Amino acid sequence: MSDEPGLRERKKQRTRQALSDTAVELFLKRGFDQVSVADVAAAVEVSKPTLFRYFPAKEDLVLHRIADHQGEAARVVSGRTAGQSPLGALRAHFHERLEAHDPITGLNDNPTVRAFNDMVYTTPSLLARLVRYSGRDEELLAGALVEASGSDALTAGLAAAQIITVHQRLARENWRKLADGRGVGEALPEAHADADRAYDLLGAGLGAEFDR
Amino acid sequence: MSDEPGLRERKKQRTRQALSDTAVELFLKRGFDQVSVADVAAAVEVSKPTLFRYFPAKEDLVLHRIADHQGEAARVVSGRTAGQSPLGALRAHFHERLEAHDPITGLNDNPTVRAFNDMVYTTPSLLARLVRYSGRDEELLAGALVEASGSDALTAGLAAAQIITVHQRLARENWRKLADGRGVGEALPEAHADADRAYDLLGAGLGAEFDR
DNA sequence: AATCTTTTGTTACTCGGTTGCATTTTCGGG
DNA sequence: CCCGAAAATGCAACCGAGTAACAAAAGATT
Repeated sequence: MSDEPGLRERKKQRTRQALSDTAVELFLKRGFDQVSVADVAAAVEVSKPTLFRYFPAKEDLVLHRIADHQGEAARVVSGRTAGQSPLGALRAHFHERLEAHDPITGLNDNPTVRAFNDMVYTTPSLLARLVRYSGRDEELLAGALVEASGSDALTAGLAAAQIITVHQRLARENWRKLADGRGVGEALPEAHADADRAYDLLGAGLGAEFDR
Repeated sequence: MSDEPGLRERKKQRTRQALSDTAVELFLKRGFDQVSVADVAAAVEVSKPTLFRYFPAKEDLVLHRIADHQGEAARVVSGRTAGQSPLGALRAHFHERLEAHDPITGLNDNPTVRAFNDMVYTTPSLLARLVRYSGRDEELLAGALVEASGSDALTAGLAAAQIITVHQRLARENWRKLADGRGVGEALPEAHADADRAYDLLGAGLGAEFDR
């Protein structure tokens, strides 16, 4: 039973891709707020309602790529190797993503990726929408943490919130390094150090610094 | 030099107040999304552009009250009594707010306050806007923490992010307790315990639970 | 009272997003 | 191969948030 996608499904995928690609291209060229959804629809030769049947909001034309990463933290925890702690697995994974120059770490100097990150981090409506995605991410991670360590829901929830928050700060920090004109060669070691600092803090708490 | 506000200024304050009050009243009665800004403007007998001269967005008709609390965490740290740690001051302050049934803690069973919180926590656009306010709060707290403990910007930024995040979770948790039908009498002790748990975790880190 | 400045109302517009309905396109079975 | 159901699209009109331009009104100043 080969389940070929079928013509209809293939066309849909192509339209979806065309919409997202064209949109991002236009947004990067002229700015997110300077391009209307009608412009995007016209460029793809599709009607406005059709565009919204594919993407529920203008922001999603940009963010669905990031949204695809959803649940990554939870998966890392669930899929960690035996004997590894949840926090250890997350730390290791973050270093890996950094080393791979994964765009979501903010550390990638491909011009297009950089422009993309600039756009996301400087456009309020995109940032706002991004937060909603993180909310889901947080829930999933909380679930994985309960599973992994048997802690109560509140503790796991608090931990998940802190971890996701820290990831966001780190990514933003990395983006800022590049935005300030530093090169990846210079920024990467700093980013690793920052990540270690952040995870040390997560693990050992704020007490040593802020409770004496 | 008595600097009386002057008629103009007084009128402006009154209009602003009327807009906010009327808006909240209508929103609570019929739902945030079921009331248009035109409705609010009409009810106050003011034109739509005038409304937007007072509040930059519909959401701010609701949130400006919360926004007025902005920088509270930073102030608590800056204004802590001698010999008190930043974290200790914040913890104590949170318990105080809880005891005072401050609406921002989520724990208040006045029907209007409850309806207000229900609205804020269940309306995505309000939630999104709230996040932006917290962002500012976070920056301010980070600044205060640098001042207070001489830590570097990254550490202070991470700490501030974690603290603000935890406050949000606690408030949301408290709101949920009430939303689930529990009374304040029952929920308050739990809320204190939750807060202690959260601050213990903040101080001592996630290591003990998630790094073994 | 005359004037200057700030605030307001009116009208009209842009843009994101939705709705209803007719039309086209794909799929599936005979 | 054809025909009908189901899905996807287009069209046109609409709603609500927010803004721009400009004229009218009201408070402040001398």
